Amino acid sequence: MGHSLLASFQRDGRRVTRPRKAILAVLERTRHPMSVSEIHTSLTRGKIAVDLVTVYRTLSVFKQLGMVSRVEFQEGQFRYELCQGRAHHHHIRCRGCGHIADLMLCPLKKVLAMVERETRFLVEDHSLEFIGWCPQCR
Amino acid sequence: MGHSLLASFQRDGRRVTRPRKAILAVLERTRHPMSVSEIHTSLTRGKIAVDLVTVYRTLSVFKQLGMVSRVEFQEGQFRYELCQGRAHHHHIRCRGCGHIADLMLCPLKKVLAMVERETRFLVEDHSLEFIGWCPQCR
DNA sequence: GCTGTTGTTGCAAACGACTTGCATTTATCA
DNA sequence: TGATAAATGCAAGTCGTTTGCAACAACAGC
Repeated sequence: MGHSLLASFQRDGRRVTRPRKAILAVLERTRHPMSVSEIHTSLTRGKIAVDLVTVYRTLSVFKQLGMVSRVEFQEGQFRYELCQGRAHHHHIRCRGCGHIADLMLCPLKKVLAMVERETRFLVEDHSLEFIGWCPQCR
Repeated sequence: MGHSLLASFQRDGRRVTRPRKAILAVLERTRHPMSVSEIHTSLTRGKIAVDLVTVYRTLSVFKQLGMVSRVEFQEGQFRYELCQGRAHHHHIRCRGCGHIADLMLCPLKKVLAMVERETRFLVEDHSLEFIGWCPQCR
């Protein structure tokens, strides 16, 4: 596990702990953005006792270190996925079964400059999520 | 106030009440998406006593009737703005002061077909919000 | 390896956004 | 004007997330 991720930790004076290793492992073996409670449930099912609060705090640290990105699908909760070398991308989520698929495209590259020109904002981030019906549910 | 909006109400067997008129008025005189508590505070400051719960329920009705659209900026809460004839659009929000500006463009029209082709989802909705720094805060 | 420092954890409790249940009020219509 | 059914207010509950604090455990230095 860990590898370079583990390194980003200690570089920052942070400690490599059992909960952090376990949470990282869960994220590594999942290929869609997970909610905090999904991660916690996964740990529990794997007989790894980690407090829900620790999951929150760990994800917050991961996010600060740029290890995970936070996504939101108008669900009233956040989801997290590992960045680790993956290109910037977006998602689509099914209203029926909740399945989330990656979109390996970001159609916004050209738009950013236009947005900055139009609004005089400095664009730092953007969120783009699609919602629809997957092949099984449509 | 109201006009055609008022009509959408009664058409549906719904009633035009004091809280609903007041909430509609608040939305009409504001030009950015408001959170529920912002709306409630605005009512309270205007000496209009409306329960917070009623604001939630009213916005839910407005949304069902297609009168408002719901936006979210990775804040952990939703915001609402009147649709009333306004074209589909997106927003940009300042990390510093929280100011929200409209973007009168949607660069995704051409992308939707591509997304549907790639994922075989039926795309029903999308959310696209930018986050950055406004001219004053940058 | 032992030990001290200090970052991290677990637990309890708080918080904020949002929802639900229910008795009371009130818009609407005959 | 009165009946009725929708809407409101209030209290309480849910759910996601955060905070306070004492106990714990990495890990650096001995």
